[in-house]
Amino acid sequence: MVKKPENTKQKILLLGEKLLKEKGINAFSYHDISSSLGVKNAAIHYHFGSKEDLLLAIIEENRKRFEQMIQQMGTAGHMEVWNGLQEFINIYISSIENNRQICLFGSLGSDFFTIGPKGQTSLKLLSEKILAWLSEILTEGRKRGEFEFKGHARIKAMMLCSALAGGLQLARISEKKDFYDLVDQIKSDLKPS
Amino acid sequence: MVKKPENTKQKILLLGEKLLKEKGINAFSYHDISSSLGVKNAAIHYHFGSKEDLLLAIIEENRKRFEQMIQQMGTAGHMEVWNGLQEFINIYISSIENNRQICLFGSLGSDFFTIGPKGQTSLKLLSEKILAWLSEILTEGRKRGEFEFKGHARIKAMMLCSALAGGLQLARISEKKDFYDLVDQIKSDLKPS
DNA sequence: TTGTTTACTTACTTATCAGTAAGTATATTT
DNA sequence: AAATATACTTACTGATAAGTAAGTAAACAA
Repeated sequence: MVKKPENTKQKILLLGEKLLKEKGINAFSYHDISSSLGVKNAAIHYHFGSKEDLLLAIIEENRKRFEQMIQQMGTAGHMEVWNGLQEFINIYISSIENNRQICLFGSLGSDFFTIGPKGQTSLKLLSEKILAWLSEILTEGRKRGEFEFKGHARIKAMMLCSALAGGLQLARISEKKDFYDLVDQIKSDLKPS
Repeated sequence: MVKKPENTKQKILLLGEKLLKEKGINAFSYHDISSSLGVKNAAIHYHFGSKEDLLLAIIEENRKRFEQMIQQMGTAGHMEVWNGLQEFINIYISSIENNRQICLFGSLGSDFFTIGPKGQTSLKLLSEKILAWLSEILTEGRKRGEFEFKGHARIKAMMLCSALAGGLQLARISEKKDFYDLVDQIKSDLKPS
């Protein structure tokens, strides 16, 4: 047999993430992955012992990607806050452009009570990281007069995440264009009057 | 055997709705319903031929409930717009208080590509009705100077729905209280400055 | 009173699910 | 060259999924 120089583990992980964001953790099967990659079910079990392990790896992958993104942007103190916000929004834009995927929180928030405690905990840790980072740039932006909003930055950050997560879902039901209008509205609401 | 004066069909429908909003359409089974109601799986199939039929009935039930609500409130022209908005928000408050349920759009938006075209269409029709109604009271409220917001009312309506839907999901990951803060933020953002 | 409809149950089917144990070819280490 | 580790496959298991056909008891209509 021919040697496989391909990284099957990474392919499984990325396809799992794609299926998670398209159909949800309970609606895709090992067969969906294995048939698409041309491997057998047992190959997935070899790399990820259980479906929960695969889920944990997907969450971890998203965490890494986020940490990498904010590291490249530097601290809020010396960042163009509008650029920082746009980079964050671009994650959601990529999602909708990539087969109308929804975000990790939207998918796993919906299925939250069907995943194990490990997944719930690591999801919560990631959400705290994201909300903390968003709060920082919102605070910095308001201080500089580039953002305008009422109330606590953390709650406004939650509002952004909620609107973007829900927006991806609603845009599936209505139409793609609605999501772009929503993004414009979100940004418009943040602009100083 | 004793006669059953109970309305099994309605019980199945309501429990199906509850499970849909707690675990999602793909994560609950006929067994979850039948065992909980003390009937057999076939009883569900008797009332609802397939899972898709049950889903359609759940969506229809939500549509009826919404139509009844807006009918009781009367037209936007002679309504207290803040009361109207609060009534709408109360649907979401009830959801989170009722076992941390998410809303219909959040649940079925996530699972949109796993349901049939009939479900997708009837969900779309319902979303259009809700957005149209919300747009109306937003427009009326802004005209009266009771609401203040930028841009088109329909987009602001989408923003409200998205934030509320996403908020219920995010509050599962973080904590219940966050949803109440989010609701206050939403209302605060609508108040004239 | 007989026939029909309603609301189920019993018993089953077929499909699919995640998961596992044992085997195998290849690559790497000693 | 031999031993071991890696990356799988083959072949299977037990559980559970939605769905169905045939039977039954009670209520209702003719």
